[in-house]
Amino acid sequence: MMLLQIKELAEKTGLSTDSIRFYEKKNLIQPSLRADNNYRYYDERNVEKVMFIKHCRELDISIQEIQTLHALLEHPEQNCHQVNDIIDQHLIEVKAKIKTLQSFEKQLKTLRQSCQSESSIDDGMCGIVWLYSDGDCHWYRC
Amino acid sequence: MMLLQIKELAEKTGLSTDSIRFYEKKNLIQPSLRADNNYRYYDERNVEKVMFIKHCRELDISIQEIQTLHALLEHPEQNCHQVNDIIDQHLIEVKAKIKTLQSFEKQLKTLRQSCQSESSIDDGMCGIVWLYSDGDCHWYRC
DNA sequence: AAAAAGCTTAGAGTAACTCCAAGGTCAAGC
DNA sequence: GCTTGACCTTGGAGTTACTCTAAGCTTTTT
Repeated sequence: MMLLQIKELAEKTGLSTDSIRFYEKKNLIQPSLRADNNYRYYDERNVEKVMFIKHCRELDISIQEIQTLHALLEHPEQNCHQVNDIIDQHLIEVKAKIKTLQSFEKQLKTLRQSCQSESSIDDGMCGIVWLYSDGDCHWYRC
Repeated sequence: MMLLQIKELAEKTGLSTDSIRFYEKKNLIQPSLRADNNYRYYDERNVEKVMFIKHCRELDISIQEIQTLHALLEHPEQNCHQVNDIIDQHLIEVKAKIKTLQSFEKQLKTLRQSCQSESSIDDGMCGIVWLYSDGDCHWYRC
């Protein structure tokens, strides 16, 4: 079985070596071997585990949640309830974030429209002042 | 003119006193008066400035960007170009974030569906394993 | 006068890394 | 055999935008 050094694992998974060491510090992964030279060596299962972590992080699942997931996965006799709870909770958060961002987008677009390049900040046409309060046009006096 | 103490300003703007002091440390606001007792006192313009910062932050505009905006607003003779650049850049980022989150949402929903409460983690029905690779079903062996 | 509420500062803690320094190890080339 | 360069190790500091705590003033209320 081929063992990988940390840089190879990093290249294979698309993470940085720093991230991998960081995840180790957080007890998410352990290299399958620590050689006499103190180098970390990783096997196929390590690759999968790192990919698992990477996917979770890409889904914005926190390290703590991943720790919980790992703990759950170590008790496979349990049903998926708790796993679902984590995912459900996460879905709620993601949905809320999307809503907030869509609102941001709308506001920024309004702001952008009212701030035309042709106008200057002090001629009363610059929309940046709009930020002062929600809706009311409150001009920023420079 | 009524001057506010920091807690009153915090209540009026919906921020914490810590945040206000933090923004001061970042040179975004200065109280209009520092009394002999070393207390901070704020006037109406301070309230507006804090609301400005708050709105920017709600739009996820970073403190550094706000500093830039402030610098621009102090040179009102310039046109809105640079202000627009900041907003445009921000719009791009927000749009990208929305896309990412929508993808998260979709993936989490898939995950959620495949992980039914009735199944248990080790019966091969739990979708958490799905996280291992994009698309391929790679089961997590506990 | 004493207690409660508010103010001050500096410094530590948070998440999830990233970057750096100082030093050890290893493979290749001369 | 030795040097060079690429890799590895650790610990610790830096990042963002705060939040929290401690220790000690000041002011207000009882």
